[in-house]
Amino acid sequence: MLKISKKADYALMALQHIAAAQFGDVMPGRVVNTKEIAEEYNIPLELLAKVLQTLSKNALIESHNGPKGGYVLARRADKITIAQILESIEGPLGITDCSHEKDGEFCMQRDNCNIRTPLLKVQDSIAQLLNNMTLQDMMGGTPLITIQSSAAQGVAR
Amino acid sequence: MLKISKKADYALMALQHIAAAQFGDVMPGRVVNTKEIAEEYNIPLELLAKVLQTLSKNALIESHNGPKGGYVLARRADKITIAQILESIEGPLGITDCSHEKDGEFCMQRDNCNIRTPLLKVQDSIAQLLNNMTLQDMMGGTPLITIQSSAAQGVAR
DNA sequence: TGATCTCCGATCAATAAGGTCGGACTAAGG
DNA sequence: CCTTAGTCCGACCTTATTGATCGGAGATCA
Repeated sequence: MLKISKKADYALMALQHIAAAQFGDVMPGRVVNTKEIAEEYNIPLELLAKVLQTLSKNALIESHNGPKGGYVLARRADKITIAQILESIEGPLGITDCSHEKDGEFCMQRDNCNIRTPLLKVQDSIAQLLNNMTLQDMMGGTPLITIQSSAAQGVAR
Repeated sequence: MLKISKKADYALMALQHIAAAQFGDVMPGRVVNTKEIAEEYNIPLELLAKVLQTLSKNALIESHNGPKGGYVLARRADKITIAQILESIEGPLGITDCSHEKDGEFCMQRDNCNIRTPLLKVQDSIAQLLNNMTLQDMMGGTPLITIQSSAAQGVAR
């Protein structure tokens, strides 16, 4: 449970790879194409392409068309958060269905719902965690930020 | 994304309700049946029954059969964590597919996977959060368990 | 201009979630 | 002791979401 989709997985791998190629030591500024990434990580080519399209549409990467084309990060790796990546692929993150209710739509349990408030607290904690972690943090070596266990402020004792 | 299933939602609502009935002020020790919960929160009766069966099988609640039967918490509300509830319904929680790989099975990307380690860190953080939050913490508003009043604290133990 | 590569839309298949049915068991009440 | 009402329990079906695929159009460089 609480699994993130395969597409999101692929997005993270691809972005990590693009970032490594772009800012790495060997060939900085390199442009990588879909095929290279798909072969490197055994990802279905067409599916990965679709994922990269979405990332491009959401301005996380830039696409260069034609031969010698490929993808490049749209901005620095430490300016791209994990939350932004996941939301680009899977839409706004929400623990429950009632997390982002528009006016007029609400779940059947809304009236007497007894768990809405505490669950929103949990959701905020997770969102905070993902917003504070960037693509840069996923590049090996750099220590990761850790969430404090008292994350459920107001709910937990 | 990162949504928990409706069944897990129902489980949380039901447990909160059972706990409230059991330790509440009005009728402490009350046994509640499936029908009561289903009507209170507009949950499909048969589906809720299935959820409660699972919880019972995982020793979070106890079932009493026959007329005047129903469900009771298997232990105190502050001894039941949110993680335990969710895992009972949806199995072991894991952000990615490779979170709980047994020997012999592994994802195609395993060899060159560049995001496995950081994702496991994220998963640990979420798991820690859910393990530190109990059913008791979800009883919002009026405190339902008033075992340790401020007066008793000074005298006894 | 030709060849190559990427982008884009529509489409199909697999999996998991959501929901439903009938039977088995238990305990109360006559 | 036997009936009967009420409850739990397991297997089944339906629908929605995700994962994966195909074919073509547009753009760039040699």
